[in-house]
Amino acid sequence: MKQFLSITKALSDGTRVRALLSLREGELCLCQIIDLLGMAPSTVSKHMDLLYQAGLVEREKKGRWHYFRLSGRDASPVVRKALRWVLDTLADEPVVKADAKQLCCVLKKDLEEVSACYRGN
Amino acid sequence: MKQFLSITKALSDGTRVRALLSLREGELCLCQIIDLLGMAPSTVSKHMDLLYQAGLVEREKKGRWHYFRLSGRDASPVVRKALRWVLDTLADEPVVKADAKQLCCVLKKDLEEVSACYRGN
DNA sequence: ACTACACTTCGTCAGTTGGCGAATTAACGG
DNA sequence: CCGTTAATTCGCCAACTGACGAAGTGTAGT
Repeated sequence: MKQFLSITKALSDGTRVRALLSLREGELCLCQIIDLLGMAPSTVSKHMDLLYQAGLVEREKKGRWHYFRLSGRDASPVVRKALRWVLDTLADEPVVKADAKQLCCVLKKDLEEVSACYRGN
Repeated sequence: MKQFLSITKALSDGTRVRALLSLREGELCLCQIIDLLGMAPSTVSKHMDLLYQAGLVEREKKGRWHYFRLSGRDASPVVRKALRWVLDTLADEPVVKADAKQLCCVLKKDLEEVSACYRGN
């Protein structure tokens, strides 16, 4: 029940769901998600931590970048079913599509340029 | 997205999830759910309304009793998948099993006796 | 009509949540 | 070792949530 509730709570906020779905095409580092969402680093960091605590995403530290990706084969069945449900349900959602489009721009950027999110761009 | 979030929010509270799962075996009227959960009528009423707004349960008024049951065939695919996920995930959960057992006692009671929940039993 | 009962609505209150900026930690690049 | 950058932690605040009891609504039985 505890695990179940941590998943549903993680999924009960629009911003977190957007962040989660931004990982559909592959891993992203936090600063790219920050850039995509246009929110304060501390806020996004907390959101990603909640998704991580719920087991919905995996994290990997590469140097000073922290990468996130959707949980895969080694995730628990509960998580895998939840992810399938979410991805399946929201694939055609306008906000999600818009984010996917915006994500392309983010990915084209130099990492230096992306990091402008720390200087209030 | 709005519908999705109304579902995840409805599922992000333990009490609501217990109430939802108490309907696995069939419909119950509010006073029976109140008795099962041991909470104030106003509280349970609000919880059930949230589940209803999310589309997870159907309600039917029979005289002065308001019956609830899990949403069925005519529910949207999102809801049906969510329900399958929840039922599948929490079937073996201790709290849920305990509630199922307790529910038998509640069902054996006379409706008059059940309504004692309104007088602080 | 009157009472009893099932439920909802309203107001209140404590606890949680989501947002931010400032300060802190960690890692690379001179 | 020093500055810069990526991320986290902390403290704060407004908004929301879940709980309750009291009061209101509607239906059934007498």
